[in-house]
Amino acid sequence: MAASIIDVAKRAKVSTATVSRALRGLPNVSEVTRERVLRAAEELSYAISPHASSLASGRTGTIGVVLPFVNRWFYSQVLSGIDSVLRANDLDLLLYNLGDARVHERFFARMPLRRRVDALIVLNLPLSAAESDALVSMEVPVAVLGTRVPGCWHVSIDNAQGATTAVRHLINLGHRRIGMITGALGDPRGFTTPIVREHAYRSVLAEAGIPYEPDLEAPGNFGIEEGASAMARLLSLPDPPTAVFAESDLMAFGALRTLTRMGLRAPDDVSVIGFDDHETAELLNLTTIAQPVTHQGELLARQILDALSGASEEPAEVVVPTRLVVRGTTGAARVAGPRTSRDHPGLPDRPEGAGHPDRPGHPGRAAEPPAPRDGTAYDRLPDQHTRTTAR
Amino acid sequence: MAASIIDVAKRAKVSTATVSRALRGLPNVSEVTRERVLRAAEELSYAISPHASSLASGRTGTIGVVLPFVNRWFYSQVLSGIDSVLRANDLDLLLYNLGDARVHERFFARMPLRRRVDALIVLNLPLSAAESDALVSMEVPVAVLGTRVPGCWHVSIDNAQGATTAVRHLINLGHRRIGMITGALGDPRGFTTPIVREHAYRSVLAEAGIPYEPDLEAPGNFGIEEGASAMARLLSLPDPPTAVFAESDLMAFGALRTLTRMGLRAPDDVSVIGFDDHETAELLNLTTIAQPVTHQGELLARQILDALSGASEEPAEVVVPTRLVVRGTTGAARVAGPRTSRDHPGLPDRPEGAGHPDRPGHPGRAAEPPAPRDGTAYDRLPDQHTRTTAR
DNA sequence: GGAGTGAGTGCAATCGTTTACATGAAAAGA
DNA sequence: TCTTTTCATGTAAACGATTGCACTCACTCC
Repeated sequence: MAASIIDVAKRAKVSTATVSRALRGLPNVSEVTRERVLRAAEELSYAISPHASSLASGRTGTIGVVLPFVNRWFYSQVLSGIDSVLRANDLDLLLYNLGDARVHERFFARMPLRRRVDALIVLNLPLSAAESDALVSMEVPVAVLGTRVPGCWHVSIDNAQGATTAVRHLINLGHRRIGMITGALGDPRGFTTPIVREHAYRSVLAEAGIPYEPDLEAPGNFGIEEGASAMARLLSLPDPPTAVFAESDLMAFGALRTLTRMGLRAPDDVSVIGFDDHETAELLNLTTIAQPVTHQGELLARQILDALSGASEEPAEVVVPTRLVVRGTTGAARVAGPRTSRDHPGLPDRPEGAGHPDRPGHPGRAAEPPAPRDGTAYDRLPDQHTRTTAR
Repeated sequence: MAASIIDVAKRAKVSTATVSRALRGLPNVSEVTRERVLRAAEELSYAISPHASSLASGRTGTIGVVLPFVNRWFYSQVLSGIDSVLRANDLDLLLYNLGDARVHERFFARMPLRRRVDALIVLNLPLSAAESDALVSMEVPVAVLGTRVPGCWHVSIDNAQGATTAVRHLINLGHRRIGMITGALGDPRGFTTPIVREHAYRSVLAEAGIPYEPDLEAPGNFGIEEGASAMARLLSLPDPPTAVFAESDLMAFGALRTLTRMGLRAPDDVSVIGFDDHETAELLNLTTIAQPVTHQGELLARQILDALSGASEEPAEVVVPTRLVVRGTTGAARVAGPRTSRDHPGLPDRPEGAGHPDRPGHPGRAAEPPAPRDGTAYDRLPDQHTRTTAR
């Protein structure tokens, strides 16, 4: 049916070995022969059989990407970063979306990517020791986002620092009762990110001399709905928090929705800070901890490129910084009770009912008004902002 | 290194042919032999070489998915639907993210998926005739979302109907000056969806006896920022629209942001309706045209399954319905000028400054309050809601 | 008892490349 | 002129499965 390398060889009157060399641009082929082969291949509209090639060479030209949820903003963003780098280097991307726990188990039980990919990129998966072993036993380079796995390349943000910054921000605004909407803490698979962030939350409280109250932590599982319920739960406490740290923007969105539905406002009644700098965070004017999402994907792919080219022997680790983006949902704490004046000195009192603080007083202006007060949201961090540790 | 089928054959004291048959569950292998082979494979922790298998059998067990932007909500959602079905059928998913026009061209010039996949799923790509031909010339089943391509399987929503419903909704609320924020109309690649929707917009206006004004159309390119700018442009017209149809929720979000920043409100000053029912649409209380996104992905994957199994000869076409979801950003039109009372009879006047219409009057209530008035947002349509056309 | 049936198995060709090694010719060095 | 290098090319053995065909039994049926 389709032309094979033999047909090309015949047409160019050379051996298949020469065709193979010519087509792959290997050095020892004379210019005139190469031309002839190229033309023959063109005329037959020849396309190489990737499988035969892989079988013979042992290389697949394919990178496996394993992640828990393609349809979540964060992962699709990272995926996009990975893709751009792989695509530029002519590598294919085989996607493994783990979804629920059953698929996860099946994946590690059968290792369907074995012999199928040249390298693996694993995003934010909770890995048991056995599972980590299974990964390295594939004997291909593995780059992991979020979790640290011995023998694997590694990219992550400094979760402890990010969470610390978030909680300190609230404390500096005068808040003392600070709630936290946590991620999948209870997940039997044990994602590590929520654990680290929760730990940072406690540490900062302790450091500030604020007693820890378990009731001020509500589980949110990273979704809007769960974030909304978590906020409802926090607000139903006898002594509700005046500020809340949600460890994802989506949960913060849910929290804001609950506030709105209860007739409360951020930051007048409750301050809310998120994590991620989701694409709609600016829209909702949410104060948050930004992380360079796409960039992390690019870094992972570059690590794999390095590993594949043998450029660097030992797996490296890269930690990218987070950044506090102050928008309109966090504000100074008030002394007590809702709707009274604030006690925090040095901050001007905002008139009641002024609505969103970023709404300028020029209704009807034609051009789009300037952006609200806002930390710069970066798309991509320059490389000197990343810290590389050889190990 | 890794065990091959020969090792297994030796250990089980059978031929490689029998191993192959036993492992794949083919019928004519005796139970006792099968057991022996399975045990041998287990003991050697044998894993089949997918490339050798593909080379010999001609099947790859891999489906290619080609889409323009993985990192956009819509596509990642569809992708997730595709993945769930493929995964359940043990098919791998090879992802091709086209991104910019350069990658797009390269893809069609080199057809890197040729011989690499058993079937192709193409999402919402603008295809020239030559490109459609290139797809079918791969001689594998192709399922296309959005665009209709001769000889290919097809899933889409009824864009004309969706857009018609949206514009009629605004007209029925009494609006006469209705703007539209369009998608990538100017894109040289020529996405068809925006064209169809824009056409529907004009038709409905004509039908209602409203003259068409080119200035009331502003290009938005499907992004939040562009949506925001488009809204700014519309509001800078001498006679701005009282209602706006944005053909994606993201653009509607941008539009809402511009309104807020200009001190205006939806629906009091301008009604806004979106398209998609994005995950944050409910959060922002956006009236929109909902489409079953994940479900479309599942349908595409099922079509491919049918095609592969030979269950149905001719490619089928499925059109899934859209649905108007009324939330809080559309309301009755007023006679003239902002901030005056409304002339639309039968609708109660809403007190000035009441804010979001879904905020109940029970601040401080402990449990989460009920959802706002809202058309049911479906996750998945039952099959009888879909219409199949054999061709 | 011979022919026919059918299940279980093995043989060996095949899929389409890559690549170690061999070959031969031309260029370089002595 | 006779080696020695270098360069371009060909030969053929992998790579690791699948599968059409032939074969061997053990049955069943006349």
